[in-house]
Order: sequence, then structure tokens, then C-alpha cells
Amino acid sequence: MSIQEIDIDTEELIKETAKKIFFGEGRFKATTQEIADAAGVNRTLINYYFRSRNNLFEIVFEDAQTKEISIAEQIIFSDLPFHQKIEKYLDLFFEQAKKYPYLEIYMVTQMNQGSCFKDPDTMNRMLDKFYLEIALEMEKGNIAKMRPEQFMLNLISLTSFPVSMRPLLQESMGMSNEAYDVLVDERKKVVMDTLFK
Amino acid sequence: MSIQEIDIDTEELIKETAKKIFFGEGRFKATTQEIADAAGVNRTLINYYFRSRNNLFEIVFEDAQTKEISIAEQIIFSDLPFHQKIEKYLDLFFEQAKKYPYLEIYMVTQMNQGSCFKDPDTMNRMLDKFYLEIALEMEKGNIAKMRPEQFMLNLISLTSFPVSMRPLLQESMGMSNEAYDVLVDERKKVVMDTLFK
DNA sequence: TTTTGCGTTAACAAAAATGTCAAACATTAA
DNA sequence: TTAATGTTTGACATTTTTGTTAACGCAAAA
Repeated sequence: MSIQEIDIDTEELIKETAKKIFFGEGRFKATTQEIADAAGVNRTLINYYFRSRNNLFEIVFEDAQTKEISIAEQIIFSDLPFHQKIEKYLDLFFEQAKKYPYLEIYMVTQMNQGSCFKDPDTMNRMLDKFYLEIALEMEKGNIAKMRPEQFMLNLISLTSFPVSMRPLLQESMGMSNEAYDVLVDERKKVVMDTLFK
Repeated sequence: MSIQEIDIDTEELIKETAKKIFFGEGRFKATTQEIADAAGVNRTLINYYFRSRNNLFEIVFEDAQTKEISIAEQIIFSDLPFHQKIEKYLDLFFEQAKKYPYLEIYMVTQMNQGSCFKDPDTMNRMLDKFYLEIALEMEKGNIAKMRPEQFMLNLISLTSFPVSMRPLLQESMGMSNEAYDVLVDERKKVVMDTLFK
């Protein structure tokens, strides 16, 4: 047990380091050498465990996808009332965003290079369920009427964009790190107020 | 005159092709060879006109920045009433987004690799002016009260995110190209309704 | 103790991408 | 026409990055 924890699983270490560099720092064209250095291991171990650089990229991509789906599942299949589901989503999202602000951008750039989703069915079934709830909430008059897909886009956009585009936004708004952190911290409330009447 | 137009300015051609590949197709790690092929010119001409690959990247980055600032200027210094300024912004943005959906993501990835803004002062003065207008509009009760910066974030997020993250969103929402196009077309109205009471 | 197998390493090989250069070419000015 | 200048090209050199292999070390099993 204690041995397990002290002794590092190299394969896992490499993967986590890659995630840190990609999702965490947004350095998408990091070389295998840079990843190995950051992990403190010999570069060829990346080949040993992952065969090729591209394979590592694919695996990390799938991990990201799994993570996204998992968050969605946690929310949609919980038995919380709608309003609280959204709140929970925001909590989970901003928590993950601290560690991995560039997760979404990474996925987009990967997809523009040929990667693609593996399992759209699970996601689709979840979405259908969620769209129903959204429609219901519109009936109740709690949120503005629009296509549920648009509400979905609003939700994701309002939360994700300020985080994933931070370098661009922060610089073009001429803000310090601290000032932007405050802005992000206030975001949850702003998003809620914007989405709900 | 007509010769000027038929005869292609190679330097410009290369730059435009690079933009098309980066901002238009999101292929951020395109090689100089790929760019040259797409432009139909000899690869070494990239070195001739731009000295190095990295220099081309920097120049294209600055162009993107200039374009962003120019759009902001057009809006903020126009004498339209607030509501119409926002509408105009949406029009301009979605127009540019058709050609260059990945402009923002490109900038972020570049900035994560060391590029940075050159002229934050111009932008800052524009923003201050715009923040005042936003605050005024809140006083009038036309938009919900919040920090003007947050309104700004809302505006950009709601418009830009669905466009720049399209590959991820479209696939995870299981939509066809056509269906997603419709969604984007409806966006202007949705954003307006979301921002204004 | 020897053997087996996994993880690790360095040295090497191969590939991919960038950059340089001199010669060829075209265009315009003298 | 010739000279001069700027543009384009292919051949070559260099650099960067990736992938392979054989040997080494070490721990657990025989």
C-alpha cells in the first residue's frame, strides 16, 4: 500500500504530465522531450508505454472526452431540481477549470487535426433528457423561451469561454492576474443571473 | 492596373493562405510545406518573404490582433445607440466568423507559446469608453446590473464560443453541419434576448 | 543462486521540417 | 541591348523531433 503510493506508476505519470502541459498550460505543440523532461523520465519511455507520440495524444484526448461526459452524467442523472443542477454544473466546471483551463481548446485543436468523438450515443441520450427538463423550465417561466439547444449553448459559452480564452481576454482587457481571478470568481453568480429570470 | 490585379502579390498570397489555414481551418501546426502547397508556391518563398516560419506566425498573429481591434473601433466609436452597437457588433462578428472561425483560438494558442499583445493602450481607452456606456445602460434599466466587465464577457462569450468551439460542440451535441448552421444563424437573436431585458 | 521478465537507459537510425545558397529567370531602367 | 534589380527555383545543409534497438539493472520467481 505505502509502497504503491511512493513508487510511481510511470505510465500514469507520463499521462498526467501530458495532461498538465496540454490542458493545464495550453502548450499544444510540446515535444515528447519536453513532456518527458516535465515528468522527469527518459524520453523513450513515452515510446515504451505509448508506442508513438500521436498515440499518447489520442489517449489523452479520449481521457478528456471521458472526463467531459462524466461531468455531464453527474449533473443530468442527479435528482436535483433544475436550478440546482445548473449550480452544481457551475461548481464542477469551475473546479476543473482551475486545473485544466484549456481542456476544451485542446479538444477542438485535436479534432481539427483528425481526432473524433467515439461515443456520441451516450451523450445524445443525456442531452435529450436534459432538453426536456429545459423545455419544462421554460414552461414554468423560470428561464427565457428559446430552443433548448440555445439554452445549452448559452450555459456552456458563459462559463467556458472566459476560462479557456483567458490569455486573450485578460490581455485585451488589460487586467492583472489577480483582477481576472476575481472576475472568474464572480462568474458563477453572473451566469446564474443571466440564465434565470 | 489590370496587370497588378492579375499578377498575384506572392507575399500577400502566402499571408492570406496562412490565415486561411490557421484562422479558417484551425490547422495550427501546419508546416511551411503545407502552407506553400496550399498557396501554390515554392516553399522557400516563405523564407524569402518572411525569413522564418516563426516570423510568419508572428506577423499573422499581429494581423489578427489588428483585425480584432479594428472591429472594436468600428463599433465603439460609431454614434449608434447602445442597443444598435451591440447588434452591429454581432453582425460584424458573425460575418468574420464565417471566414475565420478559429481566429480567437489561434490567438490563445499563440499566446500560450509566448506571443503577446503589442498595444494594450488603444484597447484600454476603448474599453473604458464602452464600460461607461454599459453602466449608463444599466442605470436606464435596459440590461441587468453587473460589473461592466462581466457584461462584456457575456457578450463575447455568447457570440464567440459557439463558433470557435464548433467541432467540439457540434459533435458532442450530435448535430449535422446543416443543423448547426441553423443554430448559429439563430444566435444573433438569442444573444440579444439574453443580454437585454 | 540462477533465471525470467519488466522497466529503464543510451546510442543510434530515420524521418520530418526548417533554413541557406547560388543559379536561373523575369522585368524594368538605362 | 545591356545592366540592374527583384523574384523564383532546386539542391543542399542543418536542425529538430521521433522511433528503434540492444544492453543494463533490478526485483521476484524458480
